[in-house]
Amino acid sequence: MTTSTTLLPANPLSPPGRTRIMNSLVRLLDKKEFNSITTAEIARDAQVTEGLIYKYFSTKKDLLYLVLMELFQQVVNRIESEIAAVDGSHEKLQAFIRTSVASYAGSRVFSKIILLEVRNSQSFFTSNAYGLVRQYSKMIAQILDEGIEAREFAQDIEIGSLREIIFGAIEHTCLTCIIFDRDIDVDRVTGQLCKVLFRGITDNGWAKRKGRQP
Amino acid sequence: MTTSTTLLPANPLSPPGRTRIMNSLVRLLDKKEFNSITTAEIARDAQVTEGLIYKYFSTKKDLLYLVLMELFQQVVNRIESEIAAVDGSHEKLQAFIRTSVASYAGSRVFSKIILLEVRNSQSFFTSNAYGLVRQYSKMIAQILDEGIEAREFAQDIEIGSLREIIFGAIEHTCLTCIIFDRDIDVDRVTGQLCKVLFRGITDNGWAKRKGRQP
DNA sequence: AAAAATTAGTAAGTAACACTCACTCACCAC
DNA sequence: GTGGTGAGTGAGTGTTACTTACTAATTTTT
Repeated sequence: MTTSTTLLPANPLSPPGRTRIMNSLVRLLDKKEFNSITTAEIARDAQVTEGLIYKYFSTKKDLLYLVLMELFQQVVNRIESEIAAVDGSHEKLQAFIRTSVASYAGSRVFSKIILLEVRNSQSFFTSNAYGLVRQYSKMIAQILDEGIEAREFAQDIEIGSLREIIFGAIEHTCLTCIIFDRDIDVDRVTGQLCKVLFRGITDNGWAKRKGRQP
Repeated sequence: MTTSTTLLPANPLSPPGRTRIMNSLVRLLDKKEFNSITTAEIARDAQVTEGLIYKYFSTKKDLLYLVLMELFQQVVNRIESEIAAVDGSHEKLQAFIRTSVASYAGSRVFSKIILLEVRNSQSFFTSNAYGLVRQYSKMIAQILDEGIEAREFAQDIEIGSLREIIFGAIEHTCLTCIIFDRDIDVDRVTGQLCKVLFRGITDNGWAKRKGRQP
């Protein structure tokens, strides 16, 4: 279906057992839900004992958060460079959306973790991994800020609300594909989303008749 | 913060022990995450033995799904009557959004279950509870269909994509409030969302200069 | 009205789970 | 060779979701 499971980037500072544990969780997450993966299963796959998992990770969840961080860091880096490469707020917003959608499309495991597995725990929001979410969130806030400043975007829209709308639209679209194991068509999704966001859904003829949109 | 925990609607056909079990889960969900609630805890709160839980519910998750169904049914009924009460596709869509947001705002437990606790399990999507999600989903599909048919909404937007965008925007906005225990301002959220959806975010002056919007 | 079946609920389990702890072994410095 | 350190082991432990065999009361059947 989607791309074959990408392993985590190699890290020579991490002991071999630790690396194998993290990669095993990635492999297993591709097949099943986090809660139904047991520590025994991870240990078996990584060819270590269960005890070693707890040498490197304080809890099973902590292991999950650290895996997420590795994957998320790549995503954040990629988005940062993509939005730096274009000019104009509309273009930057489109680049942000396209790269986000492409990241979800490119890593099923990343998508599953961030969209499905971490939100229901309060502990996530105090973990280091959540720092990356805030970084990600700030990028779009800045795009919107500048767009309103430059009069590209309407003045009467709250940045906070808009950010939630955009994230929600991106995430929910990708989530549906992840859950039902459908491929994500990056161009189509990005196109539809930008169309709605930039122009709204009201038909132009109707708007003129009703005088709703000058 | 939000409204005090609403219990499930009384059901005289349900044995007292069964009713107490479901209400206990609702009470406990208001305070903590589903995964950290134990069956022993539920039984203690409901003043029954653990065994009785498994007389009425096949698994702990199954209990959760049945609680969700009771709450969701009320939501679906409410939305159905609200959108029937107005005319015009813009108005119906606005009513749909407002009532959805109000439902999330009105029941923290309902919001937590549907936005955080059930999505990560494949079993949810084969449960009866998911039938209500499909019913909910069909309501908006119909509004969009009719709106495009009536030329109130633009012709070049895919209903499937648009539905994901709208759901995502509603859910993500409410999710953030639920997670950070903030109140949901139904009017403000609805207003912002409809503004963006109906008109888009592009500033009118800029659109004219660029000729992007006739 | 006795017998049979159904319903509401109990009590004592069990396998599997996340997690702990005391330990070994190999390597390196001095 | 002694002491220290980091990688890894393996046999625990308390809890957890879930099971099973049972009772006691009410309702249904005959």
